Amino acid sequence: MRSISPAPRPQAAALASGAAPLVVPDPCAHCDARSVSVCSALEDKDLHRLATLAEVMEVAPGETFIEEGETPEHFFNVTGGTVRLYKLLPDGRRQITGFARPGHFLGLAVGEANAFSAEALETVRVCRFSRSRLRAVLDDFPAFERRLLRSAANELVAAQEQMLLLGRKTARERVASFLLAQARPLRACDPPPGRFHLPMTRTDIADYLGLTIETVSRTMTRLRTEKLIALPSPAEVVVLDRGRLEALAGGFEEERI
Amino acid sequence: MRSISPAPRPQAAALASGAAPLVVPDPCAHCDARSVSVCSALEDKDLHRLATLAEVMEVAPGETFIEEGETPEHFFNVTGGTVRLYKLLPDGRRQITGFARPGHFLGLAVGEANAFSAEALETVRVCRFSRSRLRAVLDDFPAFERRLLRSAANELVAAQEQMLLLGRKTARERVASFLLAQARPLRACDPPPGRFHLPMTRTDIADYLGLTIETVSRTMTRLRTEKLIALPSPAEVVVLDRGRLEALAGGFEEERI
DNA sequence: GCCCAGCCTTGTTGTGGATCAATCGCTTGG
DNA sequence: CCAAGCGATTGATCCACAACAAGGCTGGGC
Repeated sequence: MRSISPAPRPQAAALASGAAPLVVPDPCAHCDARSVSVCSALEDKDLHRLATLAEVMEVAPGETFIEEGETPEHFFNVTGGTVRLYKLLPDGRRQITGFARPGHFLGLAVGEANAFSAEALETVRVCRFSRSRLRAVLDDFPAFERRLLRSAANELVAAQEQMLLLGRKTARERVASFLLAQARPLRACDPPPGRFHLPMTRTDIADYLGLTIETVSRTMTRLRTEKLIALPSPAEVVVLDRGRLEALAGGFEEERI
Repeated sequence: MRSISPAPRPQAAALASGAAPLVVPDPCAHCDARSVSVCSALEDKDLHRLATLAEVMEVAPGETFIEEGETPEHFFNVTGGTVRLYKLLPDGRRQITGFARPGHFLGLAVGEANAFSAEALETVRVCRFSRSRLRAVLDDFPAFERRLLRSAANELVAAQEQMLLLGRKTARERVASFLLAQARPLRACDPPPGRFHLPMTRTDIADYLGLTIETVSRTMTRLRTEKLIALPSPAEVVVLDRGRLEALAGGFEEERI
């Protein structure tokens, strides 16, 4: 990971970079955890003061910037790209607990060890705070703390949904749920795109859904032959029948005909 | 659910009840999400002011006091007993996302609908806040908001651990993990009890671990015949070989002999 | 004491998804 | 142009756990 702002005064670089120093979830009433917009939650002057406490970093694809079990030293806000968060078992079994997109906060946990690893899927931009200063930052910015609480609550809801998926859904239902989640727009106010790109591999999808790559591949193929989706390429998905896909993802019985 | 304090001034009853008006996780450095102590995080005067905004309630076993999909009207703090939190699929499949014990906060989610249902397993005591007043409460008690954030972060860690369990662990590993989690003391500073009581049924355990009751039952029986645990009665568990149980729960290979 | 209803355990059979194994296609580098 | 490497797909087989089935235990009501 290289810092975009290696100068003694990183804030200057951060502000000069042109990129948003911080990306926070949109407070718009219609929006859910996945919707984001830039900086709309905090007042501009607060954001600028906040940015002086942070560094804007860029993470190369495949690079791990949070390691499970290590002592957390930083707190991150994802501002660009997609991050995969995962946990490992000693024999190498992997569970991806989520994909962090812009607006996501990482490293909230208070413990002495990171609960998961974080790895850039694409080139990722993050805004990084020193944990030792986090307390002071929260004290100075109650609005920021409020935002974190809201963000954590939304993540909890997503985690519970994922537990339902992992514990009780069939492979078909899991893949359908996953595709629909990926089809969500960044801003919930926008209509869901009918066609989208998957930034992760089949292995990632399998490790996220608690399946094997073969099952993911077979399931996608079957959804394609059934005309629920189209796959112009392995990473490009077109939703052809959103209704049936949603019914499938929601666990409504099918196969009745 | 009946209110213990049906008088026009519930706070009086709450304070008079003798029970802790609020139970919050212990800030002790060695403690994790499951450890609790009474009121140690907030100053006494804050707690008493907080308590004037809340009602102490008692929930009978089997009673549902949060319904998935409904508009949340209250915010709860569990002060006694165990609560099961779950999500349902339309055909009745159930996933228990967690068991809330004293110190747990419920109803944090900001959305328009509850993400899960909550049902008392035993007689449960909760401290209830009106959601419409929650914002004012948080504004008045920044320490309380901080505590909520910490609590949510701990819950997120637990949720990620559960995703690993549901997505990648075998039935044996799941049951071992579950038993060890149940064996944790309420205060992490205390030593883990060698013997403990399971307040939930096999069906609950199965729905929590993403298994069937038969698999849970068979797995427990096998752990018993292998002398890892003893089962004086179905709901009483004695840990006989914590080391092997921990190795199993952690996913370390076995069956090498 | 007896009956009944839950809950738990144990036995048998079935199956969804894992595992093992090719093969294909695309990309990269020589 | 070919070789190597990686990801995705497809086929064949296997197995851990689900599903179905049958008792057994326990506690509460009468």
